Amino acid sequence: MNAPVSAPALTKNQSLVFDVLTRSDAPMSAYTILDKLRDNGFRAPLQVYRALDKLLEFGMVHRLESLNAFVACAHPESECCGHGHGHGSVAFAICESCGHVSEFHDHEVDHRLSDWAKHKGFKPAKTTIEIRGLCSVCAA
Amino acid sequence: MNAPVSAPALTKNQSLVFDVLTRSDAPMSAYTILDKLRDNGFRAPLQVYRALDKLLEFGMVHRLESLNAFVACAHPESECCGHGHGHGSVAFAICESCGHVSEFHDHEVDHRLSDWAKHKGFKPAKTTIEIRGLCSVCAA
DNA sequence: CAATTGATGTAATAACATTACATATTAAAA
DNA sequence: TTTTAATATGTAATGTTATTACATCAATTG
Ligand SMILES: [Zn+2]
Ligand SMILES: [Zn+2]
Ligand SMILES: [Zn+2]
Ligand SMILES: [Zn+2]
Repeated sequence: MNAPVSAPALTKNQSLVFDVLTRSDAPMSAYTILDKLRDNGFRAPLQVYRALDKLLEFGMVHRLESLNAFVACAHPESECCGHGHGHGSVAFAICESCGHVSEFHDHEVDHRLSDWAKHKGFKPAKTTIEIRGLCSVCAA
Repeated sequence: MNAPVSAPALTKNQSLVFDVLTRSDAPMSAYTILDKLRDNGFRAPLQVYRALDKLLEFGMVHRLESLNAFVACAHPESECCGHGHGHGSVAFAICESCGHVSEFHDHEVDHRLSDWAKHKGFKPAKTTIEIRGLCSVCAA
């Protein structure tokens, strides 16, 4: 069986974490999420990390490796490659000034990397593509 | 002035850190490097981080964001794009079984990401591309 | 020599993440 | 429906990664 295509029923903690991330306009660290959820009964980092693990598994949240932070999936609903939520690989442009993150998918990039892997006999499990820089607003 | 193209003179600490990384066949965390250099008088993380900062600036070392670890530059000396050490963007294939890392440059990937950025008015500062998976040996 | 600059040493603390263990809830099986 | 297994949760402690703050030392330069 594959990853769920439509949103699975979330537990209470998963919903709380997902809602906080969805409302944020910038990536959030696990500890920032924790602070936002103190009033909802969150007390320990593990409550956040456990929820995040599931949301990552569901493809509803992404981890930004270069920031140690998390964002709600904002994958444009182009059904390219049949990716709904369980999309293949995705790239992020991260503004170092305002924190805004753009999520996008580039078919050609994906294929180039896949081809390299196939040629080398490397079996990809997960690909990270992150561009740090200045968004159009902040660069102006 | 641009990043130095030939290796600048390294300080003692920078040399020690670089040598340890060069000898390693897998990425090392800053604290692992620290432990390897205890006998050379290293006592505190900052000694490692300061050396790493310079080596990163010189383009002699790369940081693997998805591992929080560092590798000596192993950029194949293809002079594509005129990249010597101060190369543009580079990609890594990281084996999750044996730890081996392959560093490579894909011109086409670079251009696709640059084009996306240009189209969006995004000014890239640094690009991270990391493929986690199994190398040909471990996948066999 | 004074002043600046860059490198170093050390301690303390901050930020990010996991392990271990106990308890509760839910869903499937008997 | 009772038993059992699986999943979710609560809490504390600890482990790992990175930075701040401050003092010292060495080389350069005016
Ligand atoms: Zn997404
Ligand atoms: Zn911005
Ligand atoms: Zn390199
Ligand atoms: Zn391997």
